[in-house]
Amino acid sequence: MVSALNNGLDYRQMLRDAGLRVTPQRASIVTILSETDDHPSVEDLYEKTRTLDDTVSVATVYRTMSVLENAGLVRKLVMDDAPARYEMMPQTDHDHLVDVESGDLVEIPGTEIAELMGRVASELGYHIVSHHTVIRARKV
Amino acid sequence: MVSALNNGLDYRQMLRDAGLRVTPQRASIVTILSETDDHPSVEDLYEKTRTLDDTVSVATVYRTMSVLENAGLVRKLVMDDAPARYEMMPQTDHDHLVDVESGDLVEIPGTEIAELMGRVASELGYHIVSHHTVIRARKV
DNA sequence: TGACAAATGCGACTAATTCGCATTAACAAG
DNA sequence: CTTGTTAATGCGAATTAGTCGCATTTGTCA
Repeated sequence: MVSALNNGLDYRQMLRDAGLRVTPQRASIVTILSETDDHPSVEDLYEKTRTLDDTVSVATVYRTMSVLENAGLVRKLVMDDAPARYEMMPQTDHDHLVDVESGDLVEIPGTEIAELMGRVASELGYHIVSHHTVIRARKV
Repeated sequence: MVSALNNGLDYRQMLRDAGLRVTPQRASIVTILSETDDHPSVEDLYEKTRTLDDTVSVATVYRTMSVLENAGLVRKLVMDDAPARYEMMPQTDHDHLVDVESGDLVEIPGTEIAELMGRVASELGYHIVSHHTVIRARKV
């Protein structure tokens, strides 16, 4: 899922390009987040990152996610009734659906939804900064 | 904005129809929520309701919102970084947009977004239980 | 009217996230 | 390299939205 080129060095470069200081903690956190296929919470990230670098603290994971979100490198998924989850900003845009039975988070491929929102928002004289969509659904 | 018929008695009936006990607290809370044009948080509701009935507690406002949401009478709007807000379940469906400058919550009329989501979800073998969309946007 | 389940107020509690502060370390300039 | 500046870190305390336990009250329905 992750290209062989996306190793630690690339993430370091990615941080630098965004004008962020490259600390070992940030590099570890980003590495873990990039290697993960699901959408981890801060707690998930914290635990996995500790296996790689036991100097990171939860506070730093929170701060790093916040910083990366502002830099547009990471997307935060706000859940209805559970801690937020994160993903690397996807190249292929998509939305998310929560399976109410299992709690699974399913990706909805395609950009239709975002496009429609953009269109509709511009009709009201706005342009979208970000959108937070939670679709709760059940298998048919 | 609120029809003259929607007085306290109607709300009492609405609760009864939903199979819920009609307590004075619930009647007061629903009255306040119905008379409000904006989208109040629990804190807002609590304060306004106290002016009408000083026996209500915050806990009851939380519990009432939860009960009414499950009954499909109220819609909860989950915010990114602020307490949840509520509205009476609208007869004319719409989504919401938060002006990131002012914090204002703007209603987006129309059902296009919900329809698209339903279509897209069914392609994945799901049917939507509920969806909350909050678009964060900036005036052009 | 009485019985019983459900709802309430209160305050204690939980869980997610943020913050203050002293310390450390990244980076740019020399 | 060294160094000065400034941002980032760890820690634990603080904050905040929301929930819970429990004793008491109160709708509802027979």
